[in-house]
Amino acid sequence: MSSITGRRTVNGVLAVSRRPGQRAGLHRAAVLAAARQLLADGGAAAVTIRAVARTLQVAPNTLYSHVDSRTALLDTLLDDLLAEVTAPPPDVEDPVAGAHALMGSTYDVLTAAPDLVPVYLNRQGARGPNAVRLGQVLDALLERAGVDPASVPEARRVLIVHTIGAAAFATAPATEADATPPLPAHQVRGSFHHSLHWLLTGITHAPPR
Amino acid sequence: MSSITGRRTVNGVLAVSRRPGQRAGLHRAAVLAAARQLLADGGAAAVTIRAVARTLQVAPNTLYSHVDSRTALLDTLLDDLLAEVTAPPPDVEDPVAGAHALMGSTYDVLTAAPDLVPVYLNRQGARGPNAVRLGQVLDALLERAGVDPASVPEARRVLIVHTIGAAAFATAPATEADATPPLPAHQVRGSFHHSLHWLLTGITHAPPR
DNA sequence: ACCTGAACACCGTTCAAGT
DNA sequence: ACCTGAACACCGTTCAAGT
Repeated sequence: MSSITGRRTVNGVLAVSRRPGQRAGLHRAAVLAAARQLLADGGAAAVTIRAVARTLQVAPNTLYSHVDSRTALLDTLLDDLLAEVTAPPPDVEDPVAGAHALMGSTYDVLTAAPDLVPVYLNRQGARGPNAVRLGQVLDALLERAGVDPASVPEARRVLIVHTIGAAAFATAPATEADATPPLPAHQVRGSFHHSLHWLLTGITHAPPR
Repeated sequence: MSSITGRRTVNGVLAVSRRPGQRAGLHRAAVLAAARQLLADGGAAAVTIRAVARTLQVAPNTLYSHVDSRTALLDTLLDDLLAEVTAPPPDVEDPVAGAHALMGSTYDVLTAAPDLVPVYLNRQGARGPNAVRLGQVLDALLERAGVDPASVPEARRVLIVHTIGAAAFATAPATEADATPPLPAHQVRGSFHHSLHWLLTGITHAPPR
């Protein structure tokens, strides 16, 4: 109860039983793990500095020894997610199919945490190493598919916008009508793949001048 | 200074010089106008209940006499924006061109307040009368364009996802690389129109079974 | 370097009470 | 019906100080 690592309850609030100078033995990895748990349990809104600190039995401001800001923490969480995207091997036979698979995997991964995506959209394109890596893979595939190198950034952008937009929408009901019932998730995923095909067809067959 | 409608400064904080029971003569329209101003000046994050109240020289909780919640207020703001979308006449000659114009106008309108879009994406598809109206117009155009009625909801969804996603991305720099410089706004808008064309081509020429 | 206490400047929302 | 005062339960972040 009053051991160095124990808890103390003051006014019904969980308090820290450490005095200034005593270490909690926290690492950045532990902070990220706690944040990921909160994300899984309560969505992006639940990932607050104070909630993470509460989970770790630590004063809120200690987190700033391991993380720059709440925004940076959410950035890290998102880029961590992107690490799970499976990219095709660079020498895959069909580069168009490869690009399709890459965006499909991205959709599936982002869909696992759909409310992280709007948070990501909210900021101005700060991105982590995994996002950069995936972008480079996509660029290479598009070039191999015959897209004019000058048009690659635009094509990349179109595909990413669509994939992220679709993922952000994935959990929303129907898109606007009261009349039509919400589509089931597998059908939403299906229409994403349709539209992805249409975009890739347009990009490779009717490239922008 | 101490008139009924005047201001009083207490500890450097603007206070209200009205006592409980005295009316401020507030209407819902005035609340919305103040909120719109804050949105224009400081983005969606600046539209807080307390900031709107401050603008109107009113206690924060009086806003709840005119608005259900902050979320509902933001919903209203977004749907108001959509009122400015120009829809083609229902009997427009070319329904595909009509649908293209409709989504193009939506993109332009949403782009004027891009940081409202993520807020909108964050919630689960609550939508106002203007969104419903535009959805119905789009449905009619798609059906006239020869899309199988059973596929209309999916087609509508694809177009809306892409348009909203593109608008949300419109102010972000380049999409992930450090290498490529950010595209200028007119070019971003151009690639949106390209991709819109590709999607409409796919929807009308290669409809999903 | 890591951590706490205290503080600053905020939030949305509810509830009772006043006219 | 409209509005205030007070309160509740939060936020992110900074700063000084302790080891």
